[in-house]
Amino acid sequence: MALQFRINPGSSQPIYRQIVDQIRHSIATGGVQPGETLPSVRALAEQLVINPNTVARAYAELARDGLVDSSQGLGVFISERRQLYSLDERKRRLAEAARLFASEVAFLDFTREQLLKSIEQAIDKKK
Amino acid sequence: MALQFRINPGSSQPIYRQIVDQIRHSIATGGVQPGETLPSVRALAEQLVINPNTVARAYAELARDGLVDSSQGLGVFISERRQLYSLDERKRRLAEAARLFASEVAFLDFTREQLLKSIEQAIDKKK
Amino acid sequence: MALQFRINPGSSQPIYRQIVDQIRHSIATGGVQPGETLPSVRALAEQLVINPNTVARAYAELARDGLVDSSQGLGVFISERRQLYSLDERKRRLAEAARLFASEVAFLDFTREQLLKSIEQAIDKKK
Amino acid sequence: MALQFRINPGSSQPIYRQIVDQIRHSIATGGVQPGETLPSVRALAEQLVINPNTVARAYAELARDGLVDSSQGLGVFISERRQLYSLDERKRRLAEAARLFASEVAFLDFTREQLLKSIEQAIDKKK
DNA sequence: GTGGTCTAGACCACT
DNA sequence: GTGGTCTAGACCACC
Repeated sequence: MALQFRINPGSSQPIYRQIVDQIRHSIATGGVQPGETLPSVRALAEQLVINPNTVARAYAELARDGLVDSSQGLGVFISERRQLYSLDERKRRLAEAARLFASEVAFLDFTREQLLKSIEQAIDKKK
Repeated sequence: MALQFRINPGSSQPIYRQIVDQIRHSIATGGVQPGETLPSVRALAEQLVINPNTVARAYAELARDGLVDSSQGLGVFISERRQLYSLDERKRRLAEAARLFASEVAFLDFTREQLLKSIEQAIDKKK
Repeated sequence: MALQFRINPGSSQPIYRQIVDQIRHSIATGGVQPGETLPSVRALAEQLVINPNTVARAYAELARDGLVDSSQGLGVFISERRQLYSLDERKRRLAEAARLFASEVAFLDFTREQLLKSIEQAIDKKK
Repeated sequence: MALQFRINPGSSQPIYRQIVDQIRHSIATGGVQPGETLPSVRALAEQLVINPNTVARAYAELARDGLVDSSQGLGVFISERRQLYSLDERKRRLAEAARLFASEVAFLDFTREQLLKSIEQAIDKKK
């Protein structure tokens, strides 16, 4: 099951961000392969019952990052894989995200094990 | 290393949040102790070359979370530790922070083990 | 009587607090229900002839207490009831509110019974 | 024991306000009688280990409200009792204070009995 | 259109 | 001097 979208309108994360994340994740995990086409803007908008502009916005962000290519009349497809960030940059981003997490939860009085378990659950939910 | 601020105005994270984050970090690591005073609103604003209102906003945020107490004419102080939130609310916040982390790193192509290790390191730095 | 605002600019209570207070009151009395939207920041600011920032501040306060949820582009909504604070914190807040009341009325020369009766009436109005 | 001051520097209420309240209360309950003198500004400041300006400020407020009179070289003394507010005004203030209390605690999930008990305790503490 | 952030600058309350 | 509030007006992100 290549691309299944799950949108949570109540989330603090904007809808277009959720779409971007899910597509990025599918690309990263090989769920979709270079050359495959994405659903059309209008089709996906109808499927998710959201505004087409929101889908277009998500696709534009992916195109900006070089993850998809779009050509008039043909649709949007996954571009050849290229790693956008250097390993150092990726490590830096990971460390920053981890630091932010630790800082957010530092005052919630949970044990190290509880924190790690919550991370595992969050990772698994995205799979 | 008591309180060293580094602000990135171009970041997607608002400036006042960056300040909140760094002070929380200092409290968590014991860099500042209950009873100590923070730099005055105006002094920190001048130091960081930002508007005093932005600093005031950060301090207000910390006060609302019970991390600092402020009194007019005297300044802002690190307050005694106390748990403000219900267990449900703390669980909610933990899950939200974990979700955010997972979404931030989803496309960085790290393994589950690498992600967990980065979290462990970030937690340990606080201890 | 869904949401009627009355602002007293000369009051010792800041305007944003007056707004917070009146919305809390409406929520407590059931005047507004979860899911309902509040007036937009700009609309309410115009209606009350105050600065939009002041309204935004009031809404931010309510959001931090979990009473409303806001999402960009959509507006601000009354959220589902949930208990944010720990029992200790709630006790602390109750004691503080009672202390404030006692200090406000201490010099009004009412008997203990009269004071208690006024509280009873105020509580019952919320029910 | 006519006038015993108890100051809480950590309170959100300013020190000068605490002094004003305690003197007002003593006047209201007959703890001090018209004609009695208050401690001098400097004496009270020394006793409470606070800034003389703070005491002066409190006395100024009481004088403004007509509760004390001060004359150069003689000191500050309790003025002849006169009710500053009409009964209606006092009732209005009481109702307003009660309404504020009810609004503050509406979301803390306490029973009517718990609320009333907290008020009783707060009143008793002031006695 | 919506809310969120930031600046500049003012005024007030408090010590 | 300290923090707290408010205004005016700008720019951004999102739908």
